[in-house]
Amino acid sequence: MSKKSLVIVESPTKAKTIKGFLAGSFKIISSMGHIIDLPKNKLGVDIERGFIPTYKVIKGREKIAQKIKKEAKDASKVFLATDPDREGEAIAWHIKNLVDVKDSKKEFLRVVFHEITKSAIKEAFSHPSSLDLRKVEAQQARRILDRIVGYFLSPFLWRKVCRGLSAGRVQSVALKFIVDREKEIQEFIPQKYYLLEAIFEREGLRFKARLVKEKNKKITLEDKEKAEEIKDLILGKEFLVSKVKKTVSLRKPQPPFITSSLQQEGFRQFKYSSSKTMLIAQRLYEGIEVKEEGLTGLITYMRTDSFHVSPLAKKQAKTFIEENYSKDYLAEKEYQFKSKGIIQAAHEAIRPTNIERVPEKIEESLSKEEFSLYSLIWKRFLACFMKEAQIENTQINLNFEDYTFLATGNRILFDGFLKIYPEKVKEEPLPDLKEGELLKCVEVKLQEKETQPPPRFNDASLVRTLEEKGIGRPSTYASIIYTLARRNYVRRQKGSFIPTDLGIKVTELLNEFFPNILDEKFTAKMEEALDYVEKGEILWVKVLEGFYPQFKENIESAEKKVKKTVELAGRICDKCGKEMVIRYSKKGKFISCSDYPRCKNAYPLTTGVKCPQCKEGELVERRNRRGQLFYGCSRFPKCRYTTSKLP
DNA sequence: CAGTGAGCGAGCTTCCGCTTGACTT
Repeated sequence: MSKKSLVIVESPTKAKTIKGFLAGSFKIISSMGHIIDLPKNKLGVDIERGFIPTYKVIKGREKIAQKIKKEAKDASKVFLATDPDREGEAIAWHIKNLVDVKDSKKEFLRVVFHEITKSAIKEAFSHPSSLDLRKVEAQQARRILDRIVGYFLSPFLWRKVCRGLSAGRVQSVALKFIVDREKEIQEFIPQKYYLLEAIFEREGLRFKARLVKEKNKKITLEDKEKAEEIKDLILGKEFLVSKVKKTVSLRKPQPPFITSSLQQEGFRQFKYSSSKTMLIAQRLYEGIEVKEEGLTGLITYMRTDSFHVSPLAKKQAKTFIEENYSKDYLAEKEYQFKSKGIIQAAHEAIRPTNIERVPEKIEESLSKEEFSLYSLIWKRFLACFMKEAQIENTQINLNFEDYTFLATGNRILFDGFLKIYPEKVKEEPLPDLKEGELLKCVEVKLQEKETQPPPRFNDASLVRTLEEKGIGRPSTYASIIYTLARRNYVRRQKGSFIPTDLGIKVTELLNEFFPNILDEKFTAKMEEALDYVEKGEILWVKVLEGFYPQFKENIESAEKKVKKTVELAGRICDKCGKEMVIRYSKKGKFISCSDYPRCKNAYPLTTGVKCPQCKEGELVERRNRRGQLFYGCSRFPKCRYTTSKLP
């Protein structure tokens, strides 16, 4: 009786695909990610004895664990085909430990592939290797460090601020970005300046030039009187065309989508939140009922940080361009796209599984949102193999006395990839002028402007920043945002994140006592150390030994120095006569009697603005079911006045 | 776009990173 071979992968979709590629008797099971982890209800790390972890089957994963055990019993070979990254290696190792019952005959083989194509998988299975224990150890160090940081800092916050709060290597830094930005915005002092534009006409074409120089020196107009003076001076005067400069620039298409860029473009183009984009992408990946094709996976895996594309897909894209857009649109050679952050390259880039599946052809089978996102992915991918766009930039200098005005124009000479990918290029035509010509200024526009503070973070810019700094992973970007909102650290206003009082308080506290963890470089340094572990240059425990003593000291000193956060409310309790204080709850600040729990008197924190309707109560910050902020009268339900903006 | 909604602290909460579930109204 021939014994079967067992193959373990992470995702069920992958299992399905691989099945078609493997001949013979292979049983394929998907683990659905990690099945073993540290226990949830306690630290699970014996720090004193050298950071020894306690591993457990994750709650809710017992069935899968049992299934794997059972199937492995009857198998002589177990192929560990989890993802080719640190986490995948750890999953494989956990599974091996789970089924390894002193059965010396059972063979555990590690197979690694970076794309799910027939050739790649055949190749991987014909050259299996063994587990890379250094990778596993690097993952273990990462996991334990995150556990220690999270499970020490969170309880610290419970004791000092409010129960139920959380902190961690990733979320606390993300929150700090948002809090720091808010401070910058508050401290920003807008500067008034004036924009002076001269308008010219030539052969029916009107164009504008803005004042840039005075006596050949850069100038910004801050003085209104001077601006008016120049305005009056130049109107109707003859200007000299002193310089005409034309350059042609080539614009390259952007790399194919990875998780972070997909989330950014999803937000930019359709205003989808990170989680919404991921939800739609997941549906496209798992498969859609397509007419005449049945259940079809339309895109490759959507949680990835790699620009890698399988050779076959490349070839098909190139052929598609030649056949549908002519050879002129095909890039002469392949672009090399460089990754920005710390990458693990376990998967391909996000692309359509078959470029022949043109969005419009399958539109009927898709919802509106699925169609939008699929079209975007399809176009972005195809654009990667198309020629650069050629754009002619024109700069014209026009002089009158001491003043130099600059007109800029753009013209698309060849659209290239812009033919399909929606990237904005403003085309502004300028007339054909020659140096030495004279032109009359027919109109002058003077605009008062203000310098703008930096913008608040939104889904797109936060994910971009996290990725650039190597903080968080493709599978977690969306959940980081969700956590910050769920803890009431930030709220969303028209897509932008604003920190709450609670979020600011927590960040200030952590930043004072744990500056290294709140430092955006902390993760980068950790990753560097993990690299050394993977190369075998240091032991995994050293990473933790290098971190923990200082951390422990910080915790102890913070514990002593920080009292439970209370501020005086500046008012006396009308029930017991003691001082009232401002406390934090998960919902935000409120006024409480300092003698709690003996006196339970409490009031909402008012804004100090009288209710315009009843003139007795004051307005109070409230939130509706969706968590959006509004103001209501403190005498509710007697007075039902509400408003979304403070009068 | 209009309209939104309480009683907060204590009840044992929390990390990051993999991956998809489905106790029915």
